[in-house]
Amino acid sequence: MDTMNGFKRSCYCGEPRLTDVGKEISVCGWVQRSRDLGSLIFTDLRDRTGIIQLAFDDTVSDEIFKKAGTLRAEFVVAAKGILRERSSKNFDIPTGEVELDVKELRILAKAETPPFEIVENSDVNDMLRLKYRYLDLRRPDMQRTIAMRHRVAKIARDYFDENGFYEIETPMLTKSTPEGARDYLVPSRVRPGTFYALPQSPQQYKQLLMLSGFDRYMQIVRCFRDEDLRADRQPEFTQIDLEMSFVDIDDVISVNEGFIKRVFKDVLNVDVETPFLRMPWREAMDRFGSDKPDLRFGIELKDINDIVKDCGFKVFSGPASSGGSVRLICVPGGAEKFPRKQIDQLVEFVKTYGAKGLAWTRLGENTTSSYAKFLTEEENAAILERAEAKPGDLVLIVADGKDSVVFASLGALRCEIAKRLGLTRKDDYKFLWVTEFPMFEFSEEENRYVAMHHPFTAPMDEDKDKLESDKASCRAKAYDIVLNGTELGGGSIRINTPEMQESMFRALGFTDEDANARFSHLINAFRYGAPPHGGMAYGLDRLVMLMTGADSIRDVIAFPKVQNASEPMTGCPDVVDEKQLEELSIALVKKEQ
RNA sequence: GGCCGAGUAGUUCAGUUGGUUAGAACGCCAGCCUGUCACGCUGGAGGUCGAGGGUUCGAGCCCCUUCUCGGUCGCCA
Repeated sequence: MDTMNGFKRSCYCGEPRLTDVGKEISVCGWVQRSRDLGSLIFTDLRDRTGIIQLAFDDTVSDEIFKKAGTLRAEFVVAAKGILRERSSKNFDIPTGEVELDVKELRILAKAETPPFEIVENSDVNDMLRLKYRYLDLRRPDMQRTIAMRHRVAKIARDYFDENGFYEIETPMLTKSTPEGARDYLVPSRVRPGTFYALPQSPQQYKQLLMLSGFDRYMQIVRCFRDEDLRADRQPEFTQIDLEMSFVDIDDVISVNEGFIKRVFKDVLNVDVETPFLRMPWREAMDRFGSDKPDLRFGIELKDINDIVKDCGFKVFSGPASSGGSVRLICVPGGAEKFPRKQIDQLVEFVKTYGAKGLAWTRLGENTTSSYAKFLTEEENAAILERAEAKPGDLVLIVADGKDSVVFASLGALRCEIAKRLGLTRKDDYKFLWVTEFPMFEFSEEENRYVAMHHPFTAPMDEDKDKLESDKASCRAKAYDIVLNGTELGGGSIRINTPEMQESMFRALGFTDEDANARFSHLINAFRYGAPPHGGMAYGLDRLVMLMTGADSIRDVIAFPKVQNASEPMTGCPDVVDEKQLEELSIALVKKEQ
């Protein structure tokens, strides 16, 4: 095996061009493929920039030619030679007009045949890819994605630096807090029986940094939540986190619109129009059934409670007259595109969101309907008018005793239909700020109001007296940035007085003892002069996912976890030695079957 | 925890109503080949059909159990 001894790389494989012909060039990389034509061998050498063709013909020494014949896929090779013009060119790759006439060849490492080919757009099973992630990451598309992720992070640092933000690190070993997601816990050896929590976000630390006078903070920071995984959710993920002092909502929004504009321009060369549309939460729910609406298409929800509340069809009149709701969406041209069989699929689809069924009307020469026969002519006409339905359209109705079920099912249904109709182009970027979130939502499980955002979010100025008296209608100075139906990030203006913060904890049903035990550091700090402040956090992984068009968040994370939160490559989480547990004063409890 | 889907060669897949020795492509190995670039040609190796059990004269295929992965609902301040 050869070594680097004295060998200096002069350029990357993807760089040489026709204008470099005649120069002596040294490259290093992995063998992509070797084509042995007998007394002529071509070897494609790959690094992170691309591929260059090494040529071995009758002008090279017997020794080099023989060595070239032993090259196999993924061997690590260094080659020096003179760049020359190809006699037959390949215009499919940037270096396709040139090749390296090799004068020196070093085999730096051999490689076993990899379990899958290192090629672009591989359709290999995810589990296998992740088990051999270091090979998977060699693929050009993965290399591009990870490079783009670096670019996004770099631009975030540059942009916020230019706008006066300091990057400041906050602890990874921190305190478990109630509310919110399940924490990852880390046992303390020094204080047996106590635990750190890995941060779900640096929320409290960044607020304290504002109180300390740093004025503007940002951090690209790992966060942890011990909840089940999804295609866009990992247990450890990265936030672009920021906080600003002496600001209100508009200030935070405008600096962030500047960031999005910059990152899309610099990375994708896409011009994003600012300011973005803003929409109160209530409107987003009413029109789209979602607090993260996809605005690439219409198909908005319409409320028909008033039409059906006294009708003879109990499926509609029941929910409409007892606190639930009946709403519809109208799919233009949907009557033809959704035959009966597909509608049956849509019925099953909404059932996964808790809907009991899906009523429908297909308008056309032979109008068919699943519910029209139970209603009067006037009621049917009123529904179609509300839907603004035309011949050829498909009207879909969900009725339920719970508003949340109607919103969830129709909100998801409009997205599913848009997907099936091809209305969701990945390079069509529709940004939106959702504002005026409710402060609280009622938790059935805990039978109390919980913070919708987090307990440090300030109420809207006009609602601040409702904090304890009228929780249901109290709105927050919170805002989410939404792109194409995905929540890219969110933030709020924070509470900055001890009185307001204590009031908030009371509103959440904390006793003073609870609040003090958990948050005394924050409440105490607020006694010493906290500036008005607010901020934002983006999911970096989701941002990169949308910018690269990846279907899974795993594709934009170098070493992701799979659905059961394990990592196939290292096999973690794993059991540990009895001795390690002893040191931590931890005993395992055997679960009963 | 619930629901849906998937698991056959190294990889991606096909496999008819349950019926002979389970196939293809790519990859791999060997030989030939002077302009290839998805090189070509010839030959070859390679299988616990995820696992266990059952039905049957006979199971990749049917039934039960189970494991793994993916998607999703719940969950995710």
